[in-house]
Amino acid sequence: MTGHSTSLASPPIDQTFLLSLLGYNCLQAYLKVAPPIKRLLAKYKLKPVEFTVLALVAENLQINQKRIGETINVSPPNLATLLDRMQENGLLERQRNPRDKRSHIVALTPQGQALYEKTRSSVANLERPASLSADEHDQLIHLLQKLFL
Amino acid sequence: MTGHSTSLASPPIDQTFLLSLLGYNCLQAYLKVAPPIKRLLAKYKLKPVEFTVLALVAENLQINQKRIGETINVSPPNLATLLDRMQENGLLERQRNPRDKRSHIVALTPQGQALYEKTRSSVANLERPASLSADEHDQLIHLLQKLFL
DNA sequence: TATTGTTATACTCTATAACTATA
DNA sequence: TATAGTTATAGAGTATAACAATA
Repeated sequence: MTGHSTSLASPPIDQTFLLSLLGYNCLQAYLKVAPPIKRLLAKYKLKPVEFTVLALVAENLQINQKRIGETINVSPPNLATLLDRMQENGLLERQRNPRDKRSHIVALTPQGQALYEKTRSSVANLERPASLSADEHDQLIHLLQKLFL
Repeated sequence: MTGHSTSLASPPIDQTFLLSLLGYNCLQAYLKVAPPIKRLLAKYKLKPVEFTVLALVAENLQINQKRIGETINVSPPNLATLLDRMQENGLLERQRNPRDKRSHIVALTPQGQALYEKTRSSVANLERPASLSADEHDQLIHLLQKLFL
C-alpha cells in the first residue's frame, strides 16, 4: 500500500516530448533489453562487448583489429586492452598478418569457439520480448538498421 | 587509393548473427543518432542527460527526484550529483515537499526554463534522419516504446 | 521499519596523446 | 608521410555501501 486514504495518486509522468525523440527511445529500449542479456553472459564471465567480439571473430576469418573496432564502435586503444583481456582468458589469439605486418589477424582459440557456440544459442533464446509479435520484432530490427547500416 | 593493383578488396564484414539481436541493433542505432545531438547540446553546455532532466521537470510540475530517476534510469546517488551540478549552474532548484518532507520537489529556474525552450526546438529539428520516411520514423518509435513502456 | 535523498567511493567505460612498427 | 596497433592516462559514467531525515 502506498500513500494514505486522502492522498492523491501520483499523476502519470508526462514525457511526451522526450518520447518523440529517436535517440531517447533507442536508449531507453536498449536499457530495457540489455540487463537480461548481461546477466546471462555474466554466468560465462563474459561482458556484452566481449560476446560481440566473439561473434564477429567467429564469423569473419582473417579479421583484423581495425575492422573489429570500426564495426562495433570501439576505439583502437580500448580495443587493444579488451583483446588483451580476452587473450589472457584464452578466448582468442592475435597473429601478425604476413601480407601487412602492421596489422594483426584475430582468431578464436578452440575454447573461444566453444564458448561462442554455447553462449550464442542462449543469447538467441532471449530474443523477441513478449511485448512484440514476430512481425513487429522483424520490422523493428529492419527500421533500426536503416539508421546505422 | 587503398591497396594495390593485385590486392583483393576487403570482404564485407559478416555480422549476420549480431544483426539479428535487438539489443545490438538498439545500441548501434543509438550510437549513430546520439553524436549530432550531443554536439548541438554542447553549444549550450548541456549533456544529453541534463537536457532530459530539463524536459522532464519543465513538463511535470511538482516532480520529485525519485520519479525523475525512475523515468530516466538514473540511480539516486547519481541523480543527486547531477542535480547538484544543474543547480550550481542555475538551471533548477530543489525545495522540500511540505506534504512529505523526505522528498524534494524539483523546479526549473527562469534561466532553466529559457534554456529548455531554446534547446527544445533545436533538438526537435534534428529528428528524423534522412534514411527514414516520416511513416517509418513514427513506426520505429512506436515499436521501440512497446519494448520499454 | 520503510522511504527519500545524500555522501563517499570504487569501478567501469570512454576519450586523448604520444609512441612503435610497418607501409 | 600515412596506417595498424599499443601504452599510459585522464575523464565521464555507473554502481555500491553507509548514512540522515522523515514517514
